[in-house]
Amino acid sequence: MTRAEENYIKAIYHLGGKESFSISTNAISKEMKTKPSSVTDMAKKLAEKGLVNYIKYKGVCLTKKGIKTALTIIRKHRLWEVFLFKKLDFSWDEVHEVAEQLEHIKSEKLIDKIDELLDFPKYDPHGDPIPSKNGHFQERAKQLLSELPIPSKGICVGVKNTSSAFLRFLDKNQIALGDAIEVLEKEAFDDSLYININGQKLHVSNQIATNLFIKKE
Amino acid sequence: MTRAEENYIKAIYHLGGKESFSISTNAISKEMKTKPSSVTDMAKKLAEKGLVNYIKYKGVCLTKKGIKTALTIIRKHRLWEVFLFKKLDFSWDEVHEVAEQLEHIKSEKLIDKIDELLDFPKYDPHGDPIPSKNGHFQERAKQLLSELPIPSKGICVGVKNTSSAFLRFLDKNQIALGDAIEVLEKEAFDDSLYININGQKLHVSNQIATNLFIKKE
DNA sequence: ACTAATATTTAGACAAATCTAAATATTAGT
DNA sequence: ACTAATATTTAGATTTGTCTAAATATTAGT
Repeated sequence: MTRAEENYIKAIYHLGGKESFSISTNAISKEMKTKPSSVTDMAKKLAEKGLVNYIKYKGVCLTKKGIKTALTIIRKHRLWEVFLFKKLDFSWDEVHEVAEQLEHIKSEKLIDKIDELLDFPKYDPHGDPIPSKNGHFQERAKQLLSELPIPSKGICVGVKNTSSAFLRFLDKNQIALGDAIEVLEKEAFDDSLYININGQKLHVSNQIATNLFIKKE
Repeated sequence: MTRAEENYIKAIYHLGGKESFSISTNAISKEMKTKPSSVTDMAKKLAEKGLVNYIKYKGVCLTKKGIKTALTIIRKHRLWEVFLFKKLDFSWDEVHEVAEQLEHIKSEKLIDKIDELLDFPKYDPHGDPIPSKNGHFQERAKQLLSELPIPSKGICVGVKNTSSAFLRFLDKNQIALGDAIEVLEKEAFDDSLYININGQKLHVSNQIATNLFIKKE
């Protein structure tokens, strides 16, 4: 598989194109930052290889083989992220860009050894689950901070938004995955929240609260 | 720089194309396993980018900028080899292939952190020197086993031939870099050598002896 | 159900990196 | 110094992944 093919497969997966749900040419072109006509070409190519089902004007979805391929790439991406974060002291807003390159390295042994070196992590630095060698993973039970009942307690387990700006905001406020969090009160006017995190009181906007995943206690 | 460009630069460097010595189109095509006409095209392209000097029918040599580029790639290649060997238990005949891919990853921070993780190694698993961040390295004083006086003593410090067949032969006979070696006698008929390595007596062919680098004591 | 807006595909082009075959230059042997 | 052998370059083609512009299909609003 070429790098371009792998990137398309990943994009289709992230857009929800597992099973029979169809993803539009337009949606893929937006995700991939290419033109719709380029997507059409690639759709034909991937269909010929048995990685997607493609019906003219109806979009594409991944085949079983395509899903397996996507999970292999995602597994590599997330394991490399953990490696960069845990072993090389990259911050969680720096790992994605480099992992985008590393995920295309072709060596099964390499990624399995990295997995072992990291002691078989289940989640990446953003809280996303890492598929196992044979493509299994389970999404953690989690809710957005904004959707928690008031009052309630939980643990930070993930971020929805992985932009540098957001991740650095969390760093600055010493909010990290694994931290215990307590929702105290909601401000009716703007849906901002008064929370308690690591014993520290904070007032966070709704925009923050809709991008932080919490596992309820 | 594209991957193809990087590979050509590396090939020219390995063929000795530093400074004003010119490397022929043919030699490069052999090294790169491409046709001479492809090399001509690339030579023009690299010349335009200021990485090589190219004179029609006279071959190419690297410019200062080209040498710096080559050393950066070689640094990455060799550091990744050490990483695979030391941290992931790859054997020394497996590291090259994967490092060929990893050397093209674009992230200065990544390679500097790998360097640090490995505690700034000076040599790769085959005994070749690793250029520093600013392109400095020193070749170790070494001789081929076949060229040592008889008798003499030394330390294994490198291999000339890095083929799997040769490296596995060394593994099988428990010969590793760092081992003390003693040359006892040369067989006049076929230039094979009687040696003592790790207290173990061995009889090695001239073909072996011309591919093992020794640092004389 | 018809038309307008939107989405998708087709057709033809381009850049990168390669190739083959033909043309041209260099080199080596006498 | 001439010719034969070898090396190199040029010209034109191919593949991959992209693009633009035009053609066509689908969808949504009335």
